[in-house]
Amino acid sequence: MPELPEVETIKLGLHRTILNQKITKIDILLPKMFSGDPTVVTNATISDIKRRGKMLIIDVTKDSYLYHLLIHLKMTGQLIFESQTKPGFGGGHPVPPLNTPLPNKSTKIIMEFESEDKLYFNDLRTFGYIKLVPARQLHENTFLQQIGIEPLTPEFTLETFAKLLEKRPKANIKAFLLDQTHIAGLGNIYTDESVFRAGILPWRIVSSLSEQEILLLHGSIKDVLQAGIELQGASQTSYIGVDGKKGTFLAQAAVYGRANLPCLNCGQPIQKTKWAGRGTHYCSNCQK
DNA sequence: TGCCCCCTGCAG
DNA sequence: CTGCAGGGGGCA
Repeated sequence: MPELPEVETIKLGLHRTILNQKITKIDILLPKMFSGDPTVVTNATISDIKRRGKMLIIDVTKDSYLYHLLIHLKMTGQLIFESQTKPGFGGGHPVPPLNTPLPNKSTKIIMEFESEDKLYFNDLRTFGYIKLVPARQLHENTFLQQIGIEPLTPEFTLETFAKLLEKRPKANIKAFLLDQTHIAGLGNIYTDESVFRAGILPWRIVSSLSEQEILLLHGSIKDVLQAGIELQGASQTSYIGVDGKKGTFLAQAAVYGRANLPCLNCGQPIQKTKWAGRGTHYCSNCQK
């Protein structure tokens, strides 16, 4: 699923399309994917769109009360905007790269706006969700409670990163980076890319990292995520933006999805194995 | 900290 | 047909 750069791209897309729009209707086609009182959403207005790690937070205001729509896309969630009037957003026509009009088989929740624009929440594997919570109950959300630092903020300094690592000296670096309670937003793709760029093998034990390696890794995490955002995300299988377009980060990826292909740095074949429960790509020559 | 699980579809 | 896929919750 979408990792930080994909969710950030969607957030920016939603800013351009649904901010300040009034919701007139919500259709929940798969009840398990929505929790909370859906009647609250009707006639509410989108007042802000934010991101925390891989979680999207859409503020909706109704009768001067504030609520949050917590949206997690998990592995295959998509948010696709469709407009009859705004150019470049479908309008009853198939949105590339989809080859069927919306709604399609994966569509699970549909939001309609006063403008007659629509937002489709598609999710093939149905792991994603929308949770509606009143503002005063936001702090009760355990996922948001436990989530770690935002890696693209000024607070994510080298010193902060080093201190986080000190708290889990025995973990391997891949599992550490995937753990959302330490750093928010890294997933399988950007983790593999980050450790590659830093020249570190994914199963290295945290306490074995040198100061120089920590410095390199800190920089590569930020660089990789920033590149992901600039290229509008990584479209391995199902990720698309609000405009229906794929991201192009994977064309630039050094290891992810490149098993058996020559390393861009040294030419040796990229290896793929399983680590921390996930497919893990690396170069046994460039990473130590 | 490491598995199994939630699902569906597609590559090998 | 089996295994695998951008996640993460729940369970030893």
